[in-house]
Amino acid sequence: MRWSKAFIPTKKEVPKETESVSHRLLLRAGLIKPLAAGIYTYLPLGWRVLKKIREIITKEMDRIGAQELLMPALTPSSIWKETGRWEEYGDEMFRLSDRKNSEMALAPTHEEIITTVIRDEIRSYRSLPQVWYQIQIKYRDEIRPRGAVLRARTFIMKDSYSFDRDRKGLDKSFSLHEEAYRRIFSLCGLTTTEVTAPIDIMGGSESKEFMIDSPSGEDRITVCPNCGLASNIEAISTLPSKANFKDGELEKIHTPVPGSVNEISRFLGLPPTQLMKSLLYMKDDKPIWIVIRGDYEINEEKLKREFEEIRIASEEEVKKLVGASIGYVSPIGSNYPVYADLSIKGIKGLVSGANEDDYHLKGINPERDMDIKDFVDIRIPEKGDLCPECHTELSWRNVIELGHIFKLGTKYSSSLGAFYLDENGKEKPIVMGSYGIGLERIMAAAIEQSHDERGIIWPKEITPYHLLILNLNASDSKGVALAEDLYRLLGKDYEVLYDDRKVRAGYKFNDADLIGIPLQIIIGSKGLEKGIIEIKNRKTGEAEEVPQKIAKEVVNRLWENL
RNA sequence: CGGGGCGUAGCGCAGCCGGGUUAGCGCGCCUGGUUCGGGACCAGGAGGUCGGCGGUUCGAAUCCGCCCGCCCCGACCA
Repeated sequence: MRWSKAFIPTKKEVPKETESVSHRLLLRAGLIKPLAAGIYTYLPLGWRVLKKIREIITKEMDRIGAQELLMPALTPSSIWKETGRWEEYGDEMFRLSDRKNSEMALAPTHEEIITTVIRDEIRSYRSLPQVWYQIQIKYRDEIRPRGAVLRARTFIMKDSYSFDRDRKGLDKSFSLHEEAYRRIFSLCGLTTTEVTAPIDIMGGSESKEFMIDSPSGEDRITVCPNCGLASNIEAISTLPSKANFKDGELEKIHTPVPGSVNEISRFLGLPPTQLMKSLLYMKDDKPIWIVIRGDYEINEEKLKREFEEIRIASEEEVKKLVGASIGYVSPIGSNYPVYADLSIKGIKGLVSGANEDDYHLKGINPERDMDIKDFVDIRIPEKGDLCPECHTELSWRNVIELGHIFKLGTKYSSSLGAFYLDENGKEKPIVMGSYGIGLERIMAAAIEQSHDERGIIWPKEITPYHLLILNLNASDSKGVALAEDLYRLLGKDYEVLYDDRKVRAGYKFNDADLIGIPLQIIIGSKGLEKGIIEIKNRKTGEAEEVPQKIAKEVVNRLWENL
């Protein structure tokens, strides 16, 4: 491709508030163009990258015996109502109606649709297993799109679905996908971390995410430096960091400051860890106590999972039921049931409210002083927490989720009636798995992982072009002749972008570094006289001076070694 | 949904507080010339419903109200 004819709208400036590296570089290098919040056009250069990623994925999916198909993005509401996700998905589903006023949705995912395909067509154990996949645009009305394509409202997803006779079959399909995903990300030039993941709206049992480190990532994972246990923080029950205080007698102390953990801890000169937060909740309209160590916060989701219908008591309720203000209360001397977070277990010498305004109790020994009904895990993990397996302090990383694989089980096959007949003529629900990869996220992650202050440095596997020929002086006829020759010669084996524009050298160098083609072939008048060209490695910045005649051999060698 | 920022030429921004000629600047674009190995320079030129609607006023980019859109943080969610 000649740059003079190509549409590559590079930019010197992008809005200053675009934060993430990939967001800025995707815009500056002319890979994407925003249409609306979270909706992007993929410009020619960006689309070339996505097509490369698509090819890699297709090849690896085919390798594990998956078959490609394509389902419609426009779907009737009836099918979502059968599984309950018409309601469950909420505002995140784009909804519309057709001319007859039938409700429709733009599919955010395709479990329902694919399950109807198999339920109508496959009735025998002899036809299983099956693995089907598609690469297609998904529609999700995200609460807050961000980081350009990192969380978009329309995005390209490879989604595959496995159909097996039993759990054992599912395990096989799942591990085939694990293998395929490992190969895909590695073939895209990326280093991923595999973590256990939460289950949430997809349903099912086991799930695993493929993550890549990035400060722009929205997800956080913990990795144990000792035993290697890796998990999304939403899917792990960590152990609280260690705390040990001197046991003592209960004693009332005057604390004439606001009753927040920070204020009390500063006033008493004690670490927040030594405080016990006492919170009054209403479960089924009856008060219960929840206590947690002062340096932790409650995870409302976990709380709901543990107690179902529960809400925090209002200020007035606390005053009425306990006789003191929020911040000065505790279960000690109160008869309501007490549930303690695991962070409270085994520690003594704590401080909490005295159930009297402006007073606290010190020397609290929870297991001595309170009638604890149960210990529960309801806190948000914090840095410093320990590995539940080997008790080592976990390390925390910010990551981008690139892929997610689920063992769904029979949730969708049962509710949609996808059954098969086994060897004994007995009807059984098909056991399913579902597996997804975000293509744009791979593109963005590659940029996040590989760039410098001058621009993108593409991994060779997904670079939009292999080689960039820079003819520095487009009006020097000797240089043009040489560039044209090389363009033809190298074009036989490589995808070549040829910068033939009549602009100054500096301009070309800057654009070249910005769009990040891994090898730059530089033709300038200086070298022409000596019969040499330069071949520069974008990543290392090293330039090799090469006699024109052996240019191709050197390119071959450098390309191999990239 | 809460908090913050923003919306003025294709892109990036100033002007707005204290309303008043023809709304500026940089980049980009067009024409001509000089330059030519890391985003050149000179001269000339094209390009604007100042996000929208309404109000105040002799007069609104500027003040007031409502709405729309974009970015960032959080909540939320995959």
